[in-house]
Amino acid sequence: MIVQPLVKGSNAERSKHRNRQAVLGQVRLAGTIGRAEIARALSLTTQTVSNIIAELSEDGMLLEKGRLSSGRGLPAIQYALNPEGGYALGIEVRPDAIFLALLDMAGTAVTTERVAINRTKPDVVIAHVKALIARILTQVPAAQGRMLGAGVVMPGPFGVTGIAGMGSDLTGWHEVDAQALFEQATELPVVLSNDANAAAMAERINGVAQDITSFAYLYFGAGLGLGLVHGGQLVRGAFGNAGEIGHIPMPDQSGKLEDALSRLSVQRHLQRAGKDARDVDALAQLFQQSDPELLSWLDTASVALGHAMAIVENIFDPQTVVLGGAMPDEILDYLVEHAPLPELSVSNRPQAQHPRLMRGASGRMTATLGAAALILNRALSSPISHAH
Amino acid sequence: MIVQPLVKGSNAERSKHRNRQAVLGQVRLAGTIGRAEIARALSLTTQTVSNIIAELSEDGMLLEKGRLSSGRGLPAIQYALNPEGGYALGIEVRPDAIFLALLDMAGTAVTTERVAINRTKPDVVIAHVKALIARILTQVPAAQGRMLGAGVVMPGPFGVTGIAGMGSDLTGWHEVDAQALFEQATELPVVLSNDANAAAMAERINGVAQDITSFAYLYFGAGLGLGLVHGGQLVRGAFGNAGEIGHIPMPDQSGKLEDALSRLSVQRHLQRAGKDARDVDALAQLFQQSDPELLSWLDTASVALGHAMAIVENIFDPQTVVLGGAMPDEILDYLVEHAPLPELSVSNRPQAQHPRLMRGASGRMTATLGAAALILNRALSSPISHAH
DNA sequence: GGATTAACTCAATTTATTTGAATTATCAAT
DNA sequence: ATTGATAATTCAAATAAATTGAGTTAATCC
Repeated sequence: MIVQPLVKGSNAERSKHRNRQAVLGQVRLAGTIGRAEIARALSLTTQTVSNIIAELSEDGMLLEKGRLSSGRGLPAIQYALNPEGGYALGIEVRPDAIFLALLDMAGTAVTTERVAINRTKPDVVIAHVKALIARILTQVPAAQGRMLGAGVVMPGPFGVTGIAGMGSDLTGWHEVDAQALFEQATELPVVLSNDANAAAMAERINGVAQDITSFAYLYFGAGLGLGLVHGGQLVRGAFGNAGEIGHIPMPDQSGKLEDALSRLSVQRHLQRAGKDARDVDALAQLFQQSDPELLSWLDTASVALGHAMAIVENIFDPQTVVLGGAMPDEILDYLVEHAPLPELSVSNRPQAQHPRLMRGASGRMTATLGAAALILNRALSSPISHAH
Repeated sequence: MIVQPLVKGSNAERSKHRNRQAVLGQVRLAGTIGRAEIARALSLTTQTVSNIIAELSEDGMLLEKGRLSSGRGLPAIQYALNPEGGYALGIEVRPDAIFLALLDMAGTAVTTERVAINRTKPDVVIAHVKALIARILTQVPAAQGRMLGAGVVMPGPFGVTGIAGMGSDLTGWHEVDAQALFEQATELPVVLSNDANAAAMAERINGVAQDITSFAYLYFGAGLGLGLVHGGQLVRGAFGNAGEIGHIPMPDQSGKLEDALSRLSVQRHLQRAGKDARDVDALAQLFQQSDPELLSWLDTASVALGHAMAIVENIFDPQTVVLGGAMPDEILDYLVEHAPLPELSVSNRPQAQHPRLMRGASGRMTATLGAAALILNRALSSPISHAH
């Protein structure tokens, strides 16, 4: 058997692919930028960048944005990503529904679709997905032939683990190769991920973490998830199940973190008082009414969030922690403001560039959009490798 | 200002460097291996590998090990790393002493040095280091001109953080650029790191984690450290302070993790009973005598270790967790055996390839050897980048 | 003993980058 | 207004390092 290497070798073709990616990524990072500046940033010659830019423009990935004079010398022709140069599909499969979103190259949601389901068997899901994709492509014909790939979000954990059968798994999907299934159905390259990782990527592509390369994302799903981004790439763990922070015990013996800090937790808490808060809007309303039950939940949730911060900051030393997911903005804001940030933390630095905790994207579609963001990220950057 | 990219561009020269590294890494991974097999593993042609191997042999990095016939066809000439092809220096600076170790390419410690110090001011330390290096080079003249670099381990955290001034910082080093200082003194490329990260790398280069690409290392230093390896590379965090797991609160309100699980903790515990256990040997002796105080400490330490496992496993989903550091083997073994592994964990998988918790290297020099391992790792692999 | 298989080498080719000279457009100084 | 300095860009030639294809060598299989 071949001993699997950690890295593959390189040749001219692979170098070129990498350089194209790097140029695209640099254009995105800068917004608009000229060739010479790209060349300097990437340690390439202007000639090389010129060739690549010519190709990318030819392919419709870039737009000319006129010349920009900055000091002496010939003003540089500015380039920007063409939003319509490529599209990424996001697919989120939940126990009761399927969500789809189509992002353009700029990270803008061009269209979204959803369908309720009552059975999650693979063939049923795949049939729905196929139909929804067809609908999207008739709505956005420009995307035809310009699809970069599909990101798929499903309830984790993946594979057989100690937390299997905890209710988060999708029935019928245990024995199948989900990635292969979706690749066949979509005829696109597929990236599979959990909701927290996807949401984290969304923040990097189009949210508050666009200029942040190392951060953690605390995600309100059914439970509590954690997405880790390091050097601009997701840290997925050996088996793709990194970030199951919800199962960590609380410091006051009251159970695990997600017993106090999750959608399920707030729902249970409100239910005990006879109140129902199934969806985001209902929660937002209760918050607006300063509902005492909700406020009492927020108290314990804040404490739990503080504990989560202590863990995440000290283990990961991120530039910031982003809080988001299936919660109303107001509640996320409240938590961001009221969570007791641990003093004893490597992140408690006097002159920090970013706040230690900030609110990210929220709402029902967060993970779906994030799924598509996984694809955009892949198209615009490759994992670190700065052999100096 | 230039917008800093995450990746640099590639060209023929950088590709070649990368391929040389990849070939060396593959030889190390396999032990002995032929060119064709390397080519298959790295997705290169045999011709390319042939050229690289010729150069590496010329440079004295590889040794021919005869032909190995495996089935039909011309038997492949086997190659292995030449242990004397390159040397890595490990430097550990502690408040009371400086340790140096010289590793050859195979990861074997060729020689070690130590000196006690009573002042930690940079110029004092640097002078000692220079003298020790000179001594090492006269002992191992073969290393002259074949030094790959120096890994330096110092007490963290680096920069100004919320846990500064907790006693772990080295006095006099707050305002200096340690890396530049060591690079100047050693005239070698320098990698700076904390003890836990270095120890983790040592396990990958020459320990129990040689075939493991994603793992966590729990390190007994003064406190409790955590080294994270993902995809064969260290996860250092945004500011290089990832892995300060010791500061995380315990689930039973009894303080932080390292209050129960660290060298300081066991020393304090024994001191209260009037016993002194300054060094590893003393602890080993107490353990052999089944000292009741030590056993009672082990009880609480085991619980703390179980908690640490819950955190690390659920956040990182590693292939395994390695326990090591400045403790006697026997005590590490005891802890590995007695720590209550959390059932509720993504790592609690029925058919795991590796045990969830295993003992790594121990003893006084662990971090010093690890410091050198950082350099070897850098010489033998570059960060992941599998553009498919 | 001949066919088959696989590793390896040599020489020619290909890919993509770099290099160097020439061109163009702007700013700054006279 | 003219001139010189500066910087972006392009064209053509050179270069680095990979791949390709044909040929050689040495093992196993039948």
